[in-house]
Amino acid sequence: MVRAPFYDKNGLKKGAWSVEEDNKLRSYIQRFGHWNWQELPKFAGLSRSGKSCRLRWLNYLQPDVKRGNYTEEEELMIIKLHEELGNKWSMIAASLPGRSDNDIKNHWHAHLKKRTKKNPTTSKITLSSEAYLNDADTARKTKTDSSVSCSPSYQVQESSQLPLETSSSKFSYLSFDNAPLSGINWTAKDSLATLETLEQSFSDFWTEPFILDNTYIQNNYPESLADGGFSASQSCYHEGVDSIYEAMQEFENYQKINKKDPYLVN
DNA sequence: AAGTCGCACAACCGCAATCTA
DNA sequence: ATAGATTGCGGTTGTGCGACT
Repeated sequence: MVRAPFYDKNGLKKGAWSVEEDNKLRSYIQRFGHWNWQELPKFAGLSRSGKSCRLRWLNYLQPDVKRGNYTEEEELMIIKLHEELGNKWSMIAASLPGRSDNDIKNHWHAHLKKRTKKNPTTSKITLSSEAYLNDADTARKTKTDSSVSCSPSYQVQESSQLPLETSSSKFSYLSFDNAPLSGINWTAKDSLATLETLEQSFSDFWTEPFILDNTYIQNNYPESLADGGFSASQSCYHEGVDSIYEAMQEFENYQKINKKDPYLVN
């Protein structure tokens, strides 16, 4: 279904994402956010372009992202919004919590476009119009609705309360309860006990399953991070933490090159 | 059973918009 | 003001898979 993985002439990996890559990207963003998509793959240990990482995150890995099984309400909403907005998929996606613009776009081309050709007067749409579905779609729904379906009770949200950060360039940051590094601004003076926990945390870094709190903190991240501040202990990690240690050092170099204080802490 | 076709969707690409120095 | 870097968006492509012949 997806392109076979391969490396382009620049050494960047393309094509289907592996589970390992997904885990790396997910873990990295959950811990550090996406402070810079261009640089992120380097620190996350991925041979991908920033663009590719961004797309993968937004369309597939992001918490709360819904996949497949469009409800009738969602489909009708897409049709209606498309009639109003045209191919403004990101704007349409903003009104459908959990749906990415790419997903909606695909769904439109796969299903809804045909439907609207048959039924061009979408202004007559009502949210209970079962008859609006043609036979093929009804059959498809019967087939797919056996699995998880999302709530039919969503409402179109005002633009001031967009559901997900699908289109923001702002730094995002995630919080989670079980990670001692969650604040990032910890320093070398932190206790040994904390370091022990850290080692465990780091050793799980790449392989840790998706167990973290999905809470998305928007516009509430530490200011030092927003400014590029990045404080990390320089003390000793061993073995399983080498990669993250190297990544952090690389990050510091990056900050130095960019004339920013890597130890900037609020 | 084998070949063909169409669907579904992940992922890529190019360009525009925005940001930053 | 401007140029380069980065991000976001929309169009398009590639391919696995099921249905059909």
